[in-house]
Amino acid sequence: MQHKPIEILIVDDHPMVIEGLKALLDDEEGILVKECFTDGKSTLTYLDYNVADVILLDVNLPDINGVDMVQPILDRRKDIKILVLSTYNEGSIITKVINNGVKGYLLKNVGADELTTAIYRVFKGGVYYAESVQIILEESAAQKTVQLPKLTRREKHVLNLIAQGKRTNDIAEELFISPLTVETHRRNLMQKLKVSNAAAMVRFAMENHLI
Amino acid sequence: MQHKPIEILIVDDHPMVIEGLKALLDDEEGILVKECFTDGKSTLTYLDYNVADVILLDVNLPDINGVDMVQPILDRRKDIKILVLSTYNEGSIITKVINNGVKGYLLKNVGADELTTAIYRVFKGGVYYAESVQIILEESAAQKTVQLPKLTRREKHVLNLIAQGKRTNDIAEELFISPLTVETHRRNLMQKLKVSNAAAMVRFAMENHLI
DNA sequence: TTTTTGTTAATGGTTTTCAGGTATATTTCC
DNA sequence: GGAAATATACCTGAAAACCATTAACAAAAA
Repeated sequence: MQHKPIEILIVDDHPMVIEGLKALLDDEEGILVKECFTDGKSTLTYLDYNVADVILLDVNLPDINGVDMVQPILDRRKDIKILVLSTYNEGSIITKVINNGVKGYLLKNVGADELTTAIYRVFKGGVYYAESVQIILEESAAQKTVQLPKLTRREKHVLNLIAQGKRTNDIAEELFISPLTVETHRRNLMQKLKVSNAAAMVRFAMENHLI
Repeated sequence: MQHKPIEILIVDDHPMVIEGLKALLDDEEGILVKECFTDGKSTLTYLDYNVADVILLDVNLPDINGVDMVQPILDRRKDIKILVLSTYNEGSIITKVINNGVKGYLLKNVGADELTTAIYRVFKGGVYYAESVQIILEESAAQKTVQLPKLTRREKHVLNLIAQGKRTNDIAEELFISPLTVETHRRNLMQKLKVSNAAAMVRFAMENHLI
């Protein structure tokens, strides 16, 4: 059976880039370039009255910064998938953008294959990051890790058990130590991680891949 | 300056595969194939007395299943990076293995470039998954999401605030509702997520990308 | 060898969470 | 319009978590 093509919007201040992207997508039967824009404002206005499946969004726009476009777009059409296109590999932008609902990040030297793959994937609910972007994400994650407070083996163990929802007494039994000792570990953990309860501790630990 | 080469072990029941991998890595100055094994037991024995940086581990071993090798390996040498090599794209194995400390997953049709890239990356503390593996991970993540208990907007909001370490009273103030109402939401959340305290709730929520 | 760190444990108190109910507006959907 | 889901609010008592402070002892590091 024949599916409706994926409708995409292209937003980029360079018409040349737009034409290039359109050319790359020309042969793809399943993808339709519905509309193109060269600035942020007209894109948002368009989305007030129209829908689309995927947006290819450049970060360097004349009026609005691409990063600041993400939320307004999602406010208008929350199901739209945003694929950010950038010339550079800027770690700061990448991390900022990804925590904000963007489904993928591509560099402009992308080929037809990668581009279509990315579009299909985000359309189906997945994500797609260019390989070089993945590396940056890992590095920034690694950077975070080094400046993290050092936990002892015992503390990590207790932290894990807490994150599993176990109570002080259960943990004490499991480790053959006094509940009071477990309390001490718990308290030291909270102090080291600068939080004031177990819930925040678990969150922090998971965000920083401590568990 | 000249770095010490990355020392790797190869574990695979087919000598042919081992030779193939060795050939692929032959030209890489920075990588040294230190030792090869065709079964699990001898690998573990070796690791009782020796170290290495990276292990290329096949999942189909004659004696021990590759999946069950992960923990014993990490118990002996916790800093060793495990790269799983598999012939197939088995989603069940992939998800099992990755939550267990494995740093990467490659298919056996891997080329020299991808192989060396993967080794360097995991050695430096990163991760590397073959592209096809990424897709599987996303799909299984998507599957999980659908069968998740449905939370109302308000419940999600409260859940987020709890995960930020806020107390019932703080949340009540922030949302301009009674603390008792917050308690109710908290209770409903715990019931829906089938957990018995806030720590476990935060963990569950984060694991399932609810927050 | 002295100092620091990790693990253990205690006292004694305050605050918060948890679990059992009950109940009533307000949306949302059929 | 009416039923179901959602958001709101309350009560009570037990359990658990949280706070501050102190300290013994062993192992590791300086």
